[in-house]
Amino acid sequence: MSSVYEVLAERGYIEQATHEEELKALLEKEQVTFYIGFDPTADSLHVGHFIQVMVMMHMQRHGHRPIAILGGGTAMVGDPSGKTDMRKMLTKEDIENNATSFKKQFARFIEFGPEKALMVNNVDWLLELNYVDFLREIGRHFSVNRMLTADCYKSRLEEGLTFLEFNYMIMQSYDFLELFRRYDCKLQMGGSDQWSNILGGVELIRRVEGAPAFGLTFKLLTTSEGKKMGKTESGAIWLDSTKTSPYEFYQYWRNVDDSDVEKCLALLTFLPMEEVRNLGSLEGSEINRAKEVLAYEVTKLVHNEEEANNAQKAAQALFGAGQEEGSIPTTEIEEAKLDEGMEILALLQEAALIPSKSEGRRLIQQGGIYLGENRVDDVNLVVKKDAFVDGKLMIRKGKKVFHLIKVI
RNA sequence: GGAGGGGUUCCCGAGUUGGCCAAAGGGGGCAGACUGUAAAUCUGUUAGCUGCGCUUUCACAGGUUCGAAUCCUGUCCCCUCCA
Repeated sequence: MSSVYEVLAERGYIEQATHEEELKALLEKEQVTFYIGFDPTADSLHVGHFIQVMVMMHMQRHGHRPIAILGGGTAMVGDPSGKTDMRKMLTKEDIENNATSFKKQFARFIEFGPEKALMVNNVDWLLELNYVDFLREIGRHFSVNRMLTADCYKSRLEEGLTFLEFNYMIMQSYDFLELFRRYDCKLQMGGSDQWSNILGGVELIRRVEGAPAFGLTFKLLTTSEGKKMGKTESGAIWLDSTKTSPYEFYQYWRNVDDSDVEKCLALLTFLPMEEVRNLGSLEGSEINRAKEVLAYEVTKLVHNEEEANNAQKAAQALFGAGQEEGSIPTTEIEEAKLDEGMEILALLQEAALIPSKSEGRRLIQQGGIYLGENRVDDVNLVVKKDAFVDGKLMIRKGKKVFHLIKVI
């Protein structure tokens, strides 16, 4: 089996590594315990986290031991890296709830167990730190001069950076040291925006313990234009199916830019690279096939095979010629509501297709709403029961957003 | 603590001789055309509502005025320089 490092490099995860040759050798020679930190700042992981989870899975498959750190302690401070604004402070309760959700999600991807993988929360050691002791033991190893030159603080030095956030790097560095001491964790990985924070830990361990420690960052998931992926107008793409339905999730990947397909296949699926390259090299409309594979595979990984099938069927039915089936987003309406007829705007709102009636008017005026195959041209249209076939009505918004209304 | 600058609609950023400002311009989003459920391009649109009109917006709370994002007072926050 080829080494993980090569696999990760070939698939395009790796951005930067400390002591590259040494690290490569280490990964081939022994089981390495490594960690990636996740700050529980939301109640679900999103696609950006998923890349990191993929890396953990690759590492685990190659026999290494991942530690997923829930940043319950660090989330109390907030990472300023690359942010222009200060994060709003989360309450302790929120952070705990979020951490619980994260835990459940991790368990779907990584096999935990003393020798397999660990999940720990850094509140366990961060909260009980004594300020003065901490400064004397750890703080003395950090040069403010150096910290200020770190890239991640750049924008914040113009906008304003509080001492609270400035400490984030030190806390994260300390995490690494703590994990090194407790679990012999020698490697920290993270998104490329974490480079400075990771370096801090690597240097701290080398200085305090006189032992080798390593850092490795991977590319952030960005589009070919450098924009962050995994975001839509309605927010992030979540891994939680109640926040982003498997159908929506599938559609997101089905619609990536041509130029991003190969990258996504490499980073977000376990398909052999040969196949990834083949799919990625398809030209013209052929590349739609690659997008289908991408969407299917990622949905299967994140949700499950059944959801992936349902989403795929739904998409093929809606965009192709098939029979309606699979998991099309659906809203149920009580029959009684339709006796009098329902205003189209109210109906759209009920289905959450529009955030406001003004938006709905605009859409209709611009010809963006269809009932079945018919474009709606009257803002005041009243939808009655006769618009439904077998108790169902397909509403389409624009070209790609389908929503089924069912009468109950 | 002192001096100066600033907080504008999703974001950036105009606007401060008071009315013509729901607020220029750009970005982003949405829709239309063209397509391959792509990109690029072009067009329209982008506070809410019981839409020909009304209501709430320009950090917050008051005030002056027929009328304020624009003037005054106080409060909060940010930046720069000084201590």
